[in-house]
Amino acid sequence: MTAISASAVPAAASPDPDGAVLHRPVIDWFDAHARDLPWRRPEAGAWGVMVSEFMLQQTPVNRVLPVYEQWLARWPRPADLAAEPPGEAVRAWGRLGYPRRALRLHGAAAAIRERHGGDVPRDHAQLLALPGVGEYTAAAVASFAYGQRHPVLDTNVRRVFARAVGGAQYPPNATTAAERKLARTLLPDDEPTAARWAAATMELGALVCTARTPDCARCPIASLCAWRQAGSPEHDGPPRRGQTYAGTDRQVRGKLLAVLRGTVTPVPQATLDQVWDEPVQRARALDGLVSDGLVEPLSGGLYRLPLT
DNA sequence: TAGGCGTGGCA
DNA sequence: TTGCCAAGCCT
Repeated sequence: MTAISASAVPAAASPDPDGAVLHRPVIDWFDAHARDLPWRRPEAGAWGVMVSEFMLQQTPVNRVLPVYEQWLARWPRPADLAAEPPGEAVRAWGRLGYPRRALRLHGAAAAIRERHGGDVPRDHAQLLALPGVGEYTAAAVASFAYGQRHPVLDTNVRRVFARAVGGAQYPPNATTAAERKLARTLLPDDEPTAARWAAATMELGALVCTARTPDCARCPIASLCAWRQAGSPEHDGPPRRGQTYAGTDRQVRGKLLAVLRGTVTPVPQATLDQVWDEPVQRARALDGLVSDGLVEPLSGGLYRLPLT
């Protein structure tokens, strides 16, 4: 079996320059093994897809599921969310993490109401212009909700391509132009197949071609995988970027916001002071939350989630 | 572009 | 136990 080459060989020299040999096995595998997730059901609609994409940014599926259901039940349309204060979005976000996403989702809902008549736009550029929507999310909504043909490059897809095509255990830390070019090259020509391919490659990365212990025995393209053919070499070079957390401002921000999420009553400074004993860092974290719009300072040293 | 930004499960 | 990791975005 021949590996799919990512190198810049002339098309005539490559047996499968567009990777078409990968499409059928990956999509067939997806048809047989895809998870039944609520945002994949037809009734989810574009808004359901968009909400799920915001929540799934850096947060695992299992933690998203209950919050997603509550969110859609409470705010079934963008205008429903836009009608409430941003602080309610932050409160409903719960412990999903990165609460700025809640603020941005609220802002996206407001923009959808104002600029798009309350309907999630279909156009990639219009999606990209919404707060909190980057290259990945715009492509994902356009592809999953509207069946369009866009390269969808998330961490799962990048890992699948790095292994199957690039022969490496992991993709680069930051997405490269070469990865974008490869994703465009591998994208099936017709819209419905391209949309299927996007979902299928993501699912393959999430369920089989996982970061730590890939289950190659269940992989539909194991025989084509460049990384396997190279003997599954371990990652070498600089260490992959890790994230520290304990003792950082992020941890303090999380504790402060948890207090404010727990009550609709404005909270005195003295109460917030109890979550962290180092005053300089504590003040810096609270200032950061205020400047991010996640916390609203009131007169008299009181704080609450933002009403505006 | 490198770093900041939450949270919790798992090996 | 302690890193590593999870459907990124923004500055």
